[in-house]
Amino acid sequence: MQAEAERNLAGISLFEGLDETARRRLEGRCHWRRCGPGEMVLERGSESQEVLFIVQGTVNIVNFSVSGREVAYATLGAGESFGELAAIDGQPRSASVVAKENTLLASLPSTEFLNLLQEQVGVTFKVLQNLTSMVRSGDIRIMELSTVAATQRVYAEILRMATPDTAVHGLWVIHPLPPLREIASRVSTTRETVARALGQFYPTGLLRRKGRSLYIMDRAKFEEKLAALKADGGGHHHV
Amino acid sequence: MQAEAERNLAGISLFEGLDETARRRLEGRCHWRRCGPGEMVLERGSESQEVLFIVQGTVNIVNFSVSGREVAYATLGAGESFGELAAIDGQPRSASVVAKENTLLASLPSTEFLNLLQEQVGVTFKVLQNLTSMVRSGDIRIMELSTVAATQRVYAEILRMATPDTAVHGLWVIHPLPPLREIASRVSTTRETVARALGQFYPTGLLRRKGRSLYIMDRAKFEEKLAALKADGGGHHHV
DNA sequence: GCCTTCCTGTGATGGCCGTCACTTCCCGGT
DNA sequence: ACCGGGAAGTGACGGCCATCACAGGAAGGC
Repeated sequence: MQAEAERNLAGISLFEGLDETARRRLEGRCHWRRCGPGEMVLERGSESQEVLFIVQGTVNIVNFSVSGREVAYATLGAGESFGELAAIDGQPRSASVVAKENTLLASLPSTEFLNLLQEQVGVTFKVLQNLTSMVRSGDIRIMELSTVAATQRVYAEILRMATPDTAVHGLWVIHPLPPLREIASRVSTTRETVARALGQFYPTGLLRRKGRSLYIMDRAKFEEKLAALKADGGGHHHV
Repeated sequence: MQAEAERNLAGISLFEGLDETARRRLEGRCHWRRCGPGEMVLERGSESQEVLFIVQGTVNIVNFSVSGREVAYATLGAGESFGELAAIDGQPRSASVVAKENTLLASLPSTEFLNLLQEQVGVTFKVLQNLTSMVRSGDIRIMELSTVAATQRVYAEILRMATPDTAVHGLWVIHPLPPLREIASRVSTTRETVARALGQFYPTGLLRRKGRSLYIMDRAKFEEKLAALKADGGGHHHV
């Protein structure tokens, strides 16, 4: 049995506006579930409709093609929720969810979730905002897939993943750097293409790898170089 | 000046559950606007936040890449709404909207829209469902772009556009068939690729074109053939 | 320590399809 | 009927990148 202290929804951002008693009540309605790394939490196409909350840990929202290729939609961490789609429209799950680490989940039956929406406008509004941001990021991704070449998508993702170093100006870091296969699945390409894209930059010194860290030595120069590359590659001359 | 009779929101699906008086009140808060074919209703990146309702006509939700390539997200007709994203999160418009035909629009300021959401749970729930279905179709599109080759995407789109003939079993029709460029922009490829994809099927007699109509003579056989094609193309042997 | 397993880098190959370039077709206007 | 503009079909060409293959590296278990 888990320690009772862990089983609370205080950290879930959807419930930020709720008072103590309402939250306690919800905690009572949840089922609790622990998942190990690599374990599948939810499977695309299944008929369940609960909404899930990540109390602790991280999960990946993904999908697999018939040929086994993996497409990643998002990575969610503690405090975030998923599974609202099925609860709202009653359709089968649109994607699969896989735990990345040891993860503690709370799951709320869809009926309870829908009741909550009726009673708590604040929660409803948060849900609206979450859905909105999903639509927006999906649209951006579609745009990228439609108009940006694979190699460039890799660079774009690298920039999205990086966080600025607190000390050195212009230095950005990705840590820990996930396996290249994971980056590949986020921008819909292959591990090899990601490796080649990064490899192309190591000689310039603008990109440097040390263990599980990737350093962008000077973000401004890096982006500059990217623009130059794009200009070369984009121009299609016919002799 | 427009005939007053046209200026009503009775046909807007978002407002189906509203009583007469509430609807009338909204009609008073709306601005009305008429757009001709090809006219831009909303531009990506602009800061406006009204929500728009299509009283009459059709619009395309699209985006343009720097190189001028057009990516279509959806086509909306009378009774449907758009522009909720900006109203909900206050961010700039995520896409542009272009009128396809002569179109009559009602636009409601975001503050009025947000008030409405507070007061009318029914409307809120409809919005939730709309957003949900946007997320779902976006996810499907991402999956298709990531794992399905351009030619196959064309066939998939053809099947989605077709409606069954009432008389002949197995006969499906697309009418009116839009310009191939438009189909291309929906599946993120080029006019030429669409033409070639269709052209490949004309000799077999399974696909037939007459003026602005495209006939799928036998949908079952057509899908069968598709599966066969896919199997051939997908297998990559290295001898 | 050693062995297993996963991750990484890189070469070779070939197919898909985006781009250009033209011709032909269709349709609406006058 | 004529003309003009957009749409459709089709050939040629070549770049990008997915796929296969294999070698070296890092990490963890016992």
